[in-house]
Amino acid sequence: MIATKGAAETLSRDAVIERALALADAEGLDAVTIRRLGQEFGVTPMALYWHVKNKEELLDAMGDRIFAAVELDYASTALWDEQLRAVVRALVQAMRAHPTCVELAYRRIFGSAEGQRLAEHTLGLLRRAGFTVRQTADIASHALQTAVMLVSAEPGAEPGFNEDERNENLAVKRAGLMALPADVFPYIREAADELLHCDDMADYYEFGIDMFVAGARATLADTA
Amino acid sequence: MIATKGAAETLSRDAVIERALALADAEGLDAVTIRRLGQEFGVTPMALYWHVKNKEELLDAMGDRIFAAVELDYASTALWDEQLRAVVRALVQAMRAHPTCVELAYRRIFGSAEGQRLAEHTLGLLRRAGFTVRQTADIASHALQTAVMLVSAEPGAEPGFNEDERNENLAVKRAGLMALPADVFPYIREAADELLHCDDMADYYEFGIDMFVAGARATLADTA
DNA sequence: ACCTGAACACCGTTCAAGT
DNA sequence: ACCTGAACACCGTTCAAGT
Repeated sequence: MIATKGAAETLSRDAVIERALALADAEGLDAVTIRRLGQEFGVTPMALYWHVKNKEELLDAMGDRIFAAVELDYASTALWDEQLRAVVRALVQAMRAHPTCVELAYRRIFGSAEGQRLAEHTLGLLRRAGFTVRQTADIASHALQTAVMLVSAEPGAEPGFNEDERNENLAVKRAGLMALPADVFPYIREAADELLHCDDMADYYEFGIDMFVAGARATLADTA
Repeated sequence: MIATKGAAETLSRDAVIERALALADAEGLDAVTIRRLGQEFGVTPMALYWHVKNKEELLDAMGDRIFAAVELDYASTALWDEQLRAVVRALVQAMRAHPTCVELAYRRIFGSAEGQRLAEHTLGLLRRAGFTVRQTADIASHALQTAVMLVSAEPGAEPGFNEDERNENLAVKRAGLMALPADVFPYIREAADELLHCDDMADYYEFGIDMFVAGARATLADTA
């Protein structure tokens, strides 16, 4: 049972979605079950079906919430590559709030209102930059996928563990890599720490986003 | 029940893993359950536990299989960017054989023998190209993630559906996009076909890989 | 060495019934 | 309008028992 903040919440569609997100954050997406959510609200599992059609619809709604939190200056007049960078930054920022749920968001771009708005904006800025329709579709998809992959690959932060357990987990992985023979795997051993850990998350994300935008810029240069 | 090719296979660790991959290809990863695999072999679910420790170990073994199929010229003397391209190409090729299982492979790089070999190779070529250890770790991770995202985002090819159902599915999605108001969503409507479908898969993958490598190249140029 | 039967603690979901 | 009870068809896994 997740820490109940304040009084026992009353059941409602919004409350269910919010609790589901909190549960995913705390214990992983697998912990989000209809029966468990019933427990959280002190109610029969079947009670949830009044507020939510079924589990799939609940997961979709969770994905929509993530897009709804995207904050982007749609009126920006910056150059196209700066605008593309801003799109990925905004996606990453929204997804980091619920890292275990990125895959849910991924499939809801065209299904959610905010996702549609974001997609339209991104496709537009790419088309006006001079990309073909085909390139535009691919790059826009890659932008979303890049955000998904950066967040879901974020080293550490596995749910369902406290900090001690996470450190223990990391130490085990590190030991596993360092146990490899030094003559055959010098590079893995050299990079072990950097592969498993990252002490500046801001740098991690900026580096990933920079590389993506640089790739897009190079593609445009090659085409023109 | 998946089409039983030839006689009823005898139970063995290898047979279980292979059947699990075939099942995932045909009906998705969710269809892979211990009980279902028991059915496939005409055997009690518990019989599988003799050949496989538990479900997690089975999933890990499936991931290892994917890496084991990676074909790469480890002795290549090409320039670093061409070698990096070859790494992603090889990963994509191996993963396309079992597209629903890419996430299983993803977490097995450092756990499987072939994954370790591939990681060492990739880290080495990046280090010798002049990247820092931090950059090397990030770019190598991105290489794997790029392959994962290209394959898992491959338009169409959702399992558990025959071709008619997939076309129907596509038509529904297309109709959904074309139903958006033309004045607010001109770019989504323009790109609808390209967003949902791709008639040249080779181009799709080459474009994605090119963009990734171009990003890495630009990063090195900026650093130097 | 390899497989089975029974059992346990879980899932999502339906449907009639209660208030 | 909103919730419950009972039931169904699923999961993964353990453990003693069979051959």
